[in-house]
Amino acid sequence: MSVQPNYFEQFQHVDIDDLADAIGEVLENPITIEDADHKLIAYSSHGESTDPARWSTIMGRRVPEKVLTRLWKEGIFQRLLTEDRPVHIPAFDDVGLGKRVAIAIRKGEEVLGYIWAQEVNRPISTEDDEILRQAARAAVARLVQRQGKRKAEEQRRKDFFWELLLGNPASEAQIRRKAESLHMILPQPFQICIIDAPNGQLDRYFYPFIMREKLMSVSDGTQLILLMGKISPQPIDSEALHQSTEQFLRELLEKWEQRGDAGKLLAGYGQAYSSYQEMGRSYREALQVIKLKRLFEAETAQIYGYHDLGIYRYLLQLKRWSEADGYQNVRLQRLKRYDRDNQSNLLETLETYLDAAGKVNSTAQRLHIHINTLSYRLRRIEEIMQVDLDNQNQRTALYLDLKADKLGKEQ
Amino acid sequence: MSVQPNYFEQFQHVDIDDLADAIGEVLENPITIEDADHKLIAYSSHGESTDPARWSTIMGRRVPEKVLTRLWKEGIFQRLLTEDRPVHIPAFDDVGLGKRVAIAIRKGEEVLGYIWAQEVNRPISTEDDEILRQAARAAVARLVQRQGKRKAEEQRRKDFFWELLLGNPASEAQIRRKAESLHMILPQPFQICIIDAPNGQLDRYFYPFIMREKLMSVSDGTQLILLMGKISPQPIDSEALHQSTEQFLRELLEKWEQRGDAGKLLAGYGQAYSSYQEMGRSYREALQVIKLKRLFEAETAQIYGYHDLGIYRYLLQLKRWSEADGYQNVRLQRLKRYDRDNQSNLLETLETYLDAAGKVNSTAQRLHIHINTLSYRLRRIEEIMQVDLDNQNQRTALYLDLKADKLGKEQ
DNA sequence: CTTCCATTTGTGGATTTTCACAAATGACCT
DNA sequence: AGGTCATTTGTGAAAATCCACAAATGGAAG
Repeated sequence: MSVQPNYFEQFQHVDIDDLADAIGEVLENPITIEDADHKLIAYSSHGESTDPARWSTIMGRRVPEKVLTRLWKEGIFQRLLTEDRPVHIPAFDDVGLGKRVAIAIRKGEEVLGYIWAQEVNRPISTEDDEILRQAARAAVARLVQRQGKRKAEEQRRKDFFWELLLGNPASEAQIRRKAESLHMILPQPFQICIIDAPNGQLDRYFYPFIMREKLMSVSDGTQLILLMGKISPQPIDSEALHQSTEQFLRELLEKWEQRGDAGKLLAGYGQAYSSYQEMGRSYREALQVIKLKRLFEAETAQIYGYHDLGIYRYLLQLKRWSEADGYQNVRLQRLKRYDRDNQSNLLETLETYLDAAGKVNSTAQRLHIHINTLSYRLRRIEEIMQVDLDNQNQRTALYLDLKADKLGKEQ
Repeated sequence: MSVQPNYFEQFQHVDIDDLADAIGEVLENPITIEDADHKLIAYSSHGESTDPARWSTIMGRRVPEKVLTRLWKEGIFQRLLTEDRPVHIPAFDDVGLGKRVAIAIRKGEEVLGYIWAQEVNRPISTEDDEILRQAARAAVARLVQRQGKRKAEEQRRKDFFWELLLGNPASEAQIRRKAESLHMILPQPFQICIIDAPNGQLDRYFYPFIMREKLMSVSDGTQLILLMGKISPQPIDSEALHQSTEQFLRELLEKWEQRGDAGKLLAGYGQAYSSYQEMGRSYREALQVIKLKRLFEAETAQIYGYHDLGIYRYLLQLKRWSEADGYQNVRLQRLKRYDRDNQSNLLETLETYLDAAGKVNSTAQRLHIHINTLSYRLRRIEEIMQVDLDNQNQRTALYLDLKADKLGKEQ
């Protein structure tokens, strides 16, 4: 059975439930229409044959959480959000989800919602794809209308988020009230995460990830700022939050690597706080991480959290102090002079050794030299610098000055 | 042969050379009179029997350097400066010094010069002591006169030194001119060393040391400030200067320990500079060392030079910065909480381990625990703090935060 | 009282580090 | 060419570290 083009156009100005019924009649299967947040908008009323997933969706006026997470995990939503065509979905019996076909309702790039067609009375073939496409097109107008209000509120939410990020003259109670009035559920504890992409198109690319985590987000063009936190029944502690953020970033970066299109993706997050007055602080911390990851690319490659910055949290400041009072590490300069005079590279040896936390084996491996060569060089370094590498104080100061010195060159 | 009291009084207003002759006649031996700086003032003219040391002294109008250093080393001057009686000195043939007796010429506490009586024609016994005592008393007036001019200049030198220490609006050339006009030989390179004694009597105590090194010095009551440097023909480098200062302080502190009278002696020195405009800087650095030695008594016990401060150079500022920022090392706090909750002392274990530069053996010894206990504790620490002690960055940051945290408690 | 659990200490073997000594290399100087 | 010197690599033995497993201890909870 085929349908002439623009068949569903007649439903444009009718109730959206009627549109669902019309699609259902054509495809001879139960239909569900949801918005972008998976809230139920409409469903076809004919026929009782349905699966637990659809049943729960209708009863709860929203797609059940476990079904959603399953679909995210299977990559279904990723496809729906990026592909224009209907997506054919196998059954996932463990979450009560029967076989079905879905298509995103989009206006331009933006996804407004989804149409779900269950395959229960008859299979839905690729020949039906065009029908779903037309149905999606017909649904746009209604969803746009609906979206209008939500968008306005969303904009106000984002403005509020920026307010929290940039300044914080408001009291904790005021913040809570305003959040409530905007239907915004603030997680506790939370942390700010920044994703910095070289090209400007980060919004579209990361949309699936953000959707999946239902994160509050704003973007200033090059940086995407996320409010990380879990709005789960049982509250999680900061440690767990850190780990979940790490996990999130790992997946995101992995995906980015797979694309491998262009440039380096930088990401960082601030510490976890429970008071919303500290959102600005977490934001500034995340910014600091991004800044330091640019300055110490190799050293901070595995670092994303402000609390994991270690000495790099201090280095800029240390460098500034040292410059302000004209301090120079004389020993370091002696070594550098020696390197210059003898075309050697003891500085690199020293740095590698310190980076390796004094493990001679791994140092030698990294430098591709014999272990005895390393030990000889270290002895020379101790002689030239008049330093005792077994003295933790001297060693630490050396490590700091060395890294700070590197910074000078790179700036 | 004995002499009536005040025998030498008649020589009070006569030429000091006549006094020397008179003493020589009474003791039947060659006499030499020197000022506090060992410059020759007078000598008896009878009899040719003398030793190379006296001969050189008369010819050079000053006691030869090698004789002086030998006498300092043997502790002769130390005795002369502290004892009121004549000191009987054995022969030191290797520097051409025959057997002799010497006495300090003093006015109150201050030593103005020395009378030397060689023992060549007849031995000088303790019975002659009174003669020398009287002779010394008779010499005072002449030396005071002589000293008058020198003291005035010395005072102007000290004023100039303070000027250099505290401010430096003058140009290098101006400084040199003024130093020259005050007959002051400025060493190059130099460094400022401060000795801080709890009681006020440091001047007298350290006088021998300062005299020996011929150092420029001023005191502000509790602190003795020294200009360290060698005015040797061939210039020495900063490295050698550091070592000589270390050596100087080691000896001085050892002497102080031996006395063991009261309180702790603090000493520190700034970096070596060649430009006199930087004298203030070296002074401030030395002050900083003293300050930090008070704050980190155990940790900086072996540190005297500013260039050896290591992380302690940063720590105060770092601490202040972190506080201003409201930063807290969450991991450290977790460990402290654990210690509180379980009456354990993992923090001490961690600190000792870090101080020992990660050597398990010496850590276990210092803590008096089995090495496996240590390894177990370290594993627990890594678990509790969620830290990787093999990661140099984390480890260093931990070390810094831990020491800074300690500071907080002590202040 | 027993049981549980964190902690401490002991044992033994694999691995790594440290150190001393020797030989080879190669740059630089005479 | 020969010699000097810093550097690299090799060998081997002693010392230190790491790791897994087991047993003892001792306090807290049931």
